[in-house]
Amino acid sequence: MPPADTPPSRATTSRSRAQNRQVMESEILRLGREHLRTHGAAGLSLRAIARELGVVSSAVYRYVPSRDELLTLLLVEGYTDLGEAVDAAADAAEPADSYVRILAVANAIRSWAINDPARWALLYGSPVPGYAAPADRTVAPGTRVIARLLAELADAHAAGRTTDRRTSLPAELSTDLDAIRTEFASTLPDGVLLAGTLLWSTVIGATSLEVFGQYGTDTFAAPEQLFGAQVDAVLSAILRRDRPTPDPRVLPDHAE
Amino acid sequence: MPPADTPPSRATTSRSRAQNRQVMESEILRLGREHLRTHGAAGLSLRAIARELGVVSSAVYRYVPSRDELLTLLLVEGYTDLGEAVDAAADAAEPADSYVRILAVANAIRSWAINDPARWALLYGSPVPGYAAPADRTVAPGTRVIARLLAELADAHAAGRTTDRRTSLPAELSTDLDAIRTEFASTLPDGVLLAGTLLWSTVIGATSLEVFGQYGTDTFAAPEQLFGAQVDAVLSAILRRDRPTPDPRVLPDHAE
DNA sequence: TGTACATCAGTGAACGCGCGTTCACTGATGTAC
DNA sequence: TGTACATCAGTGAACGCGCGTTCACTGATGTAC
Repeated sequence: MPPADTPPSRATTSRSRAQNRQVMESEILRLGREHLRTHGAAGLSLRAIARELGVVSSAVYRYVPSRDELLTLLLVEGYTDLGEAVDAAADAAEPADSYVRILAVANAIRSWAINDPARWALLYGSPVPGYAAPADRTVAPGTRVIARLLAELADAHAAGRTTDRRTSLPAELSTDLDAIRTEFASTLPDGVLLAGTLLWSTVIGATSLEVFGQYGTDTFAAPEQLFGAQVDAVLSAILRRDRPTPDPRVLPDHAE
Repeated sequence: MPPADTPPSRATTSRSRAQNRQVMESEILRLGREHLRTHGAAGLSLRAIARELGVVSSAVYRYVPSRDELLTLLLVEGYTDLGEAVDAAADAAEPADSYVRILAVANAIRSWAINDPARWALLYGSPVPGYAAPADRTVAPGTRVIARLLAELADAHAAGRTTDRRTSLPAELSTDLDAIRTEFASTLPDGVLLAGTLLWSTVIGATSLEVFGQYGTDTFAAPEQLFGAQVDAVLSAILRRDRPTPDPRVLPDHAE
């Protein structure tokens, strides 16, 4: 009912409440992230957050309707952050070189995960028992990274960089790939699309193995090189490298 | 102090206690597995197990010294079960065909994970906050599967089946691969060993993506085909298929 | 500019539930002689 | 074969802690006139 042109004189005081709200909400998210790090998603607790916020436990309900809702907010925020990191890395890479761009995407994913293992666990680790993410709010941000990856592959394909050996896949698999094409508005042929999913599996797997501690604490001195070499191995099977890049077999960390 | 030759007449009664112990211990593990499925590792609770066991909560302490210890038991049991499933699948496959054998290993891993997502999460998902697996008891069973994979690759290499294009890797990575060679008593050259780690990442990644629900509920009609095709794509880059197998590009599920 | 009212933030108590772990204990099972 | 003792399984109470969520409330901030 109140029109948008509220007098600016009042805006100062009026912002006080709205501003406080913003501060509180972002503080809750920040503490939520911190809590995730120390106690995991299953241990995320509104009471604990209230405590650290210096406020009585019921007060947080003014800002967040329930624990599960907070989990959803953190999930969406996580996907968005990761998506932004990936986009930034890709955008910063040499536009004409799909190979380098995709490597940059992969490295950005790994870097993000290593900087924030708890959130990586939330996004790509074991599901939280008893919590079901609301599809209508998490699917879009959750598919952003793979969407970007497929977009980069599409660019490469359009530029004639893909080695499109026509493999004939079983009909069932072809149909499933159609579902992906529809979901991501892609026109990539089976072979390239399959390679895209392979790349995706590899990146997720290699990252999770490292971040979740499967490599032991001192097995690898330079895990980013192992990661790079694995991604490179997959990439070199699908992308032709036209321009002569001097020994790009294993590239240093490109993320951020 | 009592000699091993205890009279068999007493053995019957003597077994009563020992037998009961065995029953209780395996019941606790069984309920633990069930609990894992419904509440996740973070929610594993001795009290809940006692309840389902029809016994007072302190009674389980006669069998299991602590919650963390139970977690360790479940972890070791899980690794062992998976290892046995993988070994069985590999042993059952055509001995002369490394390609098929390794595919069987990969499929066995996926099948095991799909049959028991909660345990897969325990083994390869997010680490349990506040719990540190005791290395001296978990490392050996935990490396059993990758060890078998490397052994199969070694067989393939010995049979001259590997396409060993000599790639020169950066020195640091080479050193890290040496650490793997030492740990698994392997003599595989850099290229093949790197391919082995790539295969490992891919299998773990593809399995986790599927089992942890990242594919959505109805995206894929035949996820085992996608999995098979991905593994096949990695494999075909390292293994030569000597004998003419009719279109083995994508093989049906070989596990169990 | 000033007053009356509505909105909102935060309080404190409560409900009803969960957990791991310890401890002194009873009564049954197993063992040594 | 029978008795005395040791071992063990399970009890029940307790300690001290955690959690999500609701509710009636006070007092401050913001709004309409």
